[in-house]
Amino acid sequence: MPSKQDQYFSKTLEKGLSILNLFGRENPSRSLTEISILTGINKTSTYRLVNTLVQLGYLRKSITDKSLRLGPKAFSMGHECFHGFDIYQGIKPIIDKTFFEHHISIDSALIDGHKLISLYRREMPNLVSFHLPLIMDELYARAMGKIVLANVEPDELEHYFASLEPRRLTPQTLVDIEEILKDIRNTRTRGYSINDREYMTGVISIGAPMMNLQTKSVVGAVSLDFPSKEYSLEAIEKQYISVLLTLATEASSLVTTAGIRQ
Amino acid sequence: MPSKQDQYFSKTLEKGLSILNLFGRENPSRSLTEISILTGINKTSTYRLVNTLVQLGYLRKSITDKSLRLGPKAFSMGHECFHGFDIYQGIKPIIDKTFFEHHISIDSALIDGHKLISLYRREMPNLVSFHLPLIMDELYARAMGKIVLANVEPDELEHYFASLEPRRLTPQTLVDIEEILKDIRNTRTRGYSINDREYMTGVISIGAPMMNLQTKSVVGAVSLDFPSKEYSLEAIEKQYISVLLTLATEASSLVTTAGIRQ
DNA sequence: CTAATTTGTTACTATTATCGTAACAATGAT
DNA sequence: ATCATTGTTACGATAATAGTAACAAATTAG
Repeated sequence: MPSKQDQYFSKTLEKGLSILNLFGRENPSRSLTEISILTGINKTSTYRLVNTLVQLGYLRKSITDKSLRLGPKAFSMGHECFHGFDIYQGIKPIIDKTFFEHHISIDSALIDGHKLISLYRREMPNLVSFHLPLIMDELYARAMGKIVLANVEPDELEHYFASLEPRRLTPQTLVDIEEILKDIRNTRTRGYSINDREYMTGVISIGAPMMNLQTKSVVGAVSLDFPSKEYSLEAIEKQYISVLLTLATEASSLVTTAGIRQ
Repeated sequence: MPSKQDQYFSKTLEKGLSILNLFGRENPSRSLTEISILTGINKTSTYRLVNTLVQLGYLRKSITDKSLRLGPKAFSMGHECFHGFDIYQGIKPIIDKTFFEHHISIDSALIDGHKLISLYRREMPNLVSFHLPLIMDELYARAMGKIVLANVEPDELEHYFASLEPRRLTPQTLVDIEEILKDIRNTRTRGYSINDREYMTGVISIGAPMMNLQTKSVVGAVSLDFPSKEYSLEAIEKQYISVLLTLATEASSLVTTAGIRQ
């Protein structure tokens, strides 16, 4: 008895995509049973879906050990999906402009569930070049994450903290939930977020929200990142808050017209 | 193409992916009926699949005109699929090394059906920076395409020419099938391909195959590209053939160990 | 402003694609 | 050689999808 909601949702497609999502830079190769276990899909169905992906060229199978890897089709589709994402194309010039005007490191991200998806980033050579993962969990430890949390609905926030186990990423990382919540409240009244070496040693960041101005909801964030050796937090707040907020305004109007919403 | 009654092939997944593939840099936005027509999937099924993709975040729907665009999930998956492709990661250092050693423009591509998927490319500033599409049809007009055609099985070659309508891309482009075939035969005996301004005005290229050394089959190609103003074909052949062939050998051993096969 | 036309969404059922158990084959480990 | 693991195939039961058709919501034309 397919319920009304299920009627127009394809479980097969969901499963197939969840398989494709198991592959990436960190996990270039996987076995069939591994896929079956990770996705929770029964072995035969996994076999069917994997076989489909192989036939279509999204995956390829080693003849020797039958291990699976991404195929050429996944590569070209990946390229199209990445470069065809209009928000990415739209935010690039905005960030580039600010980057060349002020010579500071800039980052941007979109919310996806309880995660941040890194959108576009420019880095100054003075910053410890950190190879950020594209998808980030630690909202509580980043400027972009904090300003997002400060702007979501109260029940959404509660839901986030319900399943949170903060990890100490640096000596400065806040790991006590109460402390984090206090910081979030301060962030809300302040209007922008501050991350003082809590995510990476030697990096201070300030963050502002990307808002859908129509629905009045957060959809992402932008941040400015500084090496703590060269900049004090006071100096940053004095000099760069207006830059940050201008950037956030521009980004917000972009996502609003693009119709990105939570 | 999947065999007729293949029990271990998921048509639903195939359809869902074919929908996702309609989106890209050239086509950022599409309507439901457009998708239904282009994929040949009936409207209700299209609706179900699109709805699934929207719910999963791969697509997003404009509230105003219901038009569809790529969503954040497609963006992040795209990034992972692109950077998680081991051949891409593997060929990068090989090409970079040759690039920095010889200061020439280099391109690489994989075969996918009757198309070439651009893998990785480095360009010298002296070359008219041409923004190549990732997927290329015109095998007959490119150095990489010619060397591929020169190495495929005869029936495969015939199959390619059966449905070919050559387009004149430059004044030098070969559009007569007989002439193209003659060029292919010459290419085969020569061992490398030559493209004398047939794809872009002002660009001369030489190409060599990426072979799976175990299965003895072509899986792609590499090419060196030169501005015709600065280089004569004779000079290129005298000076760069060995560079090209060395590069092709390295690339071939990469795809062989990776197990890429036709 | 209303009618006509297109586009998107929902209801409903027949069909068949998928699920999942289980047996089998192939590979690897002991 | 035996056992354990992983991948592949068979097949019936069942739930998921296809597809017609009606309906709603936009768009466009008159």
